[in-house]
Amino acid sequence: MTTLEEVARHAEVSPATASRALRGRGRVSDATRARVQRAAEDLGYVASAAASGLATGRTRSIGVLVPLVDKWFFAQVLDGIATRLADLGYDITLYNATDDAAQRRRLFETALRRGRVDAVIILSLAVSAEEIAQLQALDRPLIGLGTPCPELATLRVDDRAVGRAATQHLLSLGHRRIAHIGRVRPGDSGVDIPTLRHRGFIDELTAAGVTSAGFARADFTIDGGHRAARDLLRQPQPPTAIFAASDELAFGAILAARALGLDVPGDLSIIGVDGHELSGLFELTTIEQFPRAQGAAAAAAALATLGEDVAAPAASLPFELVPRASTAPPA
Amino acid sequence: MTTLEEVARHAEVSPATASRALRGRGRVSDATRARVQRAAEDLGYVASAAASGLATGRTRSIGVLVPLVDKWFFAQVLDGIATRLADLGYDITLYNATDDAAQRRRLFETALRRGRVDAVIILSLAVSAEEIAQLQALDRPLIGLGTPCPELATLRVDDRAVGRAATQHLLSLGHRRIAHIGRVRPGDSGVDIPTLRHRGFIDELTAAGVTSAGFARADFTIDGGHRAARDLLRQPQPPTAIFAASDELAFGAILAARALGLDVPGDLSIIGVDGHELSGLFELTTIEQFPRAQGAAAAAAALATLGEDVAAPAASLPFELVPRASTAPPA
DNA sequence: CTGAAAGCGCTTACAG
DNA sequence: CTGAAAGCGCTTACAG
Repeated sequence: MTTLEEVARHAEVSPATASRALRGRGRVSDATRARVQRAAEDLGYVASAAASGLATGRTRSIGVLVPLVDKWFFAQVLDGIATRLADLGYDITLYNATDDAAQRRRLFETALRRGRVDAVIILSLAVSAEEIAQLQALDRPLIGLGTPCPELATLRVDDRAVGRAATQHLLSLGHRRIAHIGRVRPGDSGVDIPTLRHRGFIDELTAAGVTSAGFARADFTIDGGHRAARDLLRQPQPPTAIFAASDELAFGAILAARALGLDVPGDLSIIGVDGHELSGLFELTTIEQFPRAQGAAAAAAALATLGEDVAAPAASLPFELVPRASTAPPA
Repeated sequence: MTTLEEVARHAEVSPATASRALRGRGRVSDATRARVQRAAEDLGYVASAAASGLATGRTRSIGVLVPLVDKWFFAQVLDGIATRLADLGYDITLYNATDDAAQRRRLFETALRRGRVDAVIILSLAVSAEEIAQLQALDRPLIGLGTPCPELATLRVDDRAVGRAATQHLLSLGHRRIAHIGRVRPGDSGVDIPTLRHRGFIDELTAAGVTSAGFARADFTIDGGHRAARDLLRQPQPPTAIFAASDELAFGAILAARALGLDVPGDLSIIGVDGHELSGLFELTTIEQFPRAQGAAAAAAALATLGEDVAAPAASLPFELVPRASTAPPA
């Protein structure tokens, strides 16, 4: 790898001047700047990350803490982050937060503390109080994306409004027996996403003077949705519509309905949340939340905090109802 | 952040000795080693990546070059890589290879050359000749995973054998009118995955003395599979079985069959390749290829090349036929 | 076994 | 506008 010193020699200046010319800081005459740039290009010079990191204290890398299980969603988000960062010449260091306690401890106690990143983006991850403290001890900007952590500056969708919008959609189609599949965290202060979606559901039913046709708790997987829907549909007075708190739950609900011989949407309307890549395939009405844009927003927030010339995004992220064939008026 | 100097002061030794004690290199008395380790722990010391990188020339980070579009597959692979690397205290730097020409050039000409990584894993990516040259110029170990590049040491599944196994499965059920959905790269030297799967298909039909019931070229998406299957099924003598070169193609084929009023597997058997996370949901018979294990293998290969005490994996990766309800004897 | 010193490749006040 | 020098925080021959 070429060093700055070689570039300087070729351009017949000191390394100091070469550095200034390349970074565009401090006064350098146009002529020398051009000479240095030419030399750098000819030699294919790129400054060593370690050396300039050590000298400046800046790494030009952003850490992204992800639970790699959330496949489709996080791939989208990551793509959005990567694209936004690449524009400004930042790299991504990926930290995989698993459930394995030992691996996780090493992550928070060691990996993150090597000083490899200028800021950390935390993706939709439940982080313990101790882990939050460890993150804060890094003394670097932290950006949450959909994390249920009041301590973190978090970009989020208004999930209570999402719950309202989904429920409103079913009500406006004429449904009066509406059930919900999701999760509730008791005593939550208004940061847990499933809880907020459930509250929106209740809000809207209450406003419409309609009683809930049931709530089934489920793991946020297709299988979880399947089980929950089956339970709801086997009740004496089954719902005519289900609001599932995620698309995967909704996929499971669709399959459960089919397995019971029910037609969707003839016998049962189903709405999900996410805009999962397969929602089109399932003809699922859903609430799209633009994960790629979310990633770009998180990246922009991180960059803005680092003083880069980037507009900080709004803290509230957009969503949009996408009507498809899985919802219709009740029979 | 605590520095080595502070640790040394606390342990009442020189920074040199502190470094040796912590890294376990060179002679250090047990007593001092213990004192230093104690001090490091008390102070929460972790060596600065930039400083030790600059001093040793090693970053303890592995670059992973991914096409972030391949969602489910690459998430699995990445998880496998991350887990294997975390064991040895290596980090991941993620490089997103998009189709955007400018972004891509910046990636190969600048980002990768900052010297941030000790080795690069290239995931199932078609890389141009010039890009290969740029990778090689990095003078770092390169590990391909399923890349169609003869120039790269690449871990791969024997995809011709995969094609044979899939076809054999259909033949052994009694099918004689078997079609293939996939892609063929003319003149390929035996590295392009779809081409190899197609060759395996031909191999096995030839061995059985059976004529192909058709080949449909398709983009490797659900929609591509849908179109291709529709074309095949509208022929005067439609196939009774389809071997799709990927699970997503197979999902599309299943949907196309259903849309034409055909029963799977009653009227049409379908087999895919991948072990996609949704293959169970579709009851799809497929050839599982264990992407998480592939990631772990790629990581191990990289670490072994870097001299870490890790067994280098076999160059040929395993696969396994998973029979499900989408294949059955012809009616 | 331990320490002083040099060096990794940059950057940036400080002089001039 | 330009250069010499110091420093970023480690590591590692080299002496002792």
